Amino acid sequence: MASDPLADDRITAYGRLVEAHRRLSRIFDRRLRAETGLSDTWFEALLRLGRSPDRQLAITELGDQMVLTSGGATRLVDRLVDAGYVTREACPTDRRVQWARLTDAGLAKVTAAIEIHLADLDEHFTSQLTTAELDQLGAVLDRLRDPSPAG
Amino acid sequence: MASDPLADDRITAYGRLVEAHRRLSRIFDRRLRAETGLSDTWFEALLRLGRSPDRQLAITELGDQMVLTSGGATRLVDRLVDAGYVTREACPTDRRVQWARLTDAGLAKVTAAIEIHLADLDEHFTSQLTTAELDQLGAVLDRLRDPSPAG
DNA sequence: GAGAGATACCTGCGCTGTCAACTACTGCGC
DNA sequence: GCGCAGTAGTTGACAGCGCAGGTATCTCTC
Repeated sequence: MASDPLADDRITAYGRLVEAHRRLSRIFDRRLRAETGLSDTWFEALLRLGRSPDRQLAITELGDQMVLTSGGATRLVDRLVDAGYVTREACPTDRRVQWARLTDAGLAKVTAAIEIHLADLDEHFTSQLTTAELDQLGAVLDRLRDPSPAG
Repeated sequence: MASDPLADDRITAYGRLVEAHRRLSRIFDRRLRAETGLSDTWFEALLRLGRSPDRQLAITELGDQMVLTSGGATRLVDRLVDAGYVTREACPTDRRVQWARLTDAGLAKVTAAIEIHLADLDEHFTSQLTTAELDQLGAVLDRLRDPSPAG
C-alpha cells in the first residue's frame, strides 16, 4: 500500500498548503466583497500601496509583490484607476516607469476594509493557532516563499 | 509606528501563506505544463480521481476537494473529458449524480506527471524544511483547512 | 555616440473560474 | 401518493489572469 505513487506523503503535505490557502481566501474574498465591494485582490493591492513610501509603487514592483505577471499587473492597475482608488503618475527619472499611487479615496476604502479583514483573520486564522505556532508558521512560510538555492 | 493599521502583524502572517502558495504553484504549474502538457489544476484533478475508489468521484465531491464551485467543477470535468482523460458515468442509484471517472489514458498521464511533480516538490518544498517542520506545518495547515468553530 | 541587450509597460487572445438562475432528481412529512 | 425543501449538475454572462509578442526607454560597452 505504501508504494502507491498516487498517495505520496510529500504531495499531500503540499496539498494541505494549497487547500488551506484556497479555503481561507475564499472566505475572506466573499466577506470583503459583501461588506466593502473590494475583492481580496483589490484589497491586497491597495494595502501594499498604502504601506509604501508616498503611497505608491512602480507597476512592476506591485506585480512582483503580488506574484502577478507584468500584463496582469497592468490590468489590475487599470481597474483600480477606473474605480478611482489609484492614479498613474509618470516617474521623473525613468520614463519607462509608471507609478501606481493610492488616492485618498483608495486609502479611505482600504482603511475601512482592514477592520473587516482583521476580524475575519482572527476568526479563521489567528484563533486556530497558538502564538508559538503562528511564529513558527511564519518562519517556515517565509523560507518557502523565498527558498534557498541548495538542497 | 506600531500603530499603523496598514502594517498589522496578523495581516503579514496570512500574507506569507498566500505568497508561499502563489510562488510555489506558479513554479509547479509551469514545469508541469512544459513537460507534460498538464496544468497544475488538471494534474490535481487527475490525481484525486486516481486515488479514489474505482478511480472515480462525483463531480460535486471533486469540486469540494479542490475548493471549486459546482459550476467550476462541471467545466473542469468538461475539459478533462474533451482531452480524453476522464469519462462521465451515470450513477445507478442516484440519477442526479455523474461520476467523473479516470480513463486509462488519464491514469497513464498522471502517473508520468508525478515523477516531475515530486522532483519539483523536493527541490522547492521538502528540501527547505526539516522533517519536524514538515510534520508541524502539516498539522497546523490541517487545522486551518478545517477550522474548529469556537475562538 | 552607436549598437546590443535588458527592463517597464501594454495588448490580443485564450483559458479558467465565479455567480446566478435553471432543470432534474431525491427524500422527507403529512 | 403529494408537495416541498434540499441536492447534483449545467449553463450564460462575465471578470481576472497568463502567455507571447510589441513598443519605448535605459544602460552598458566599445
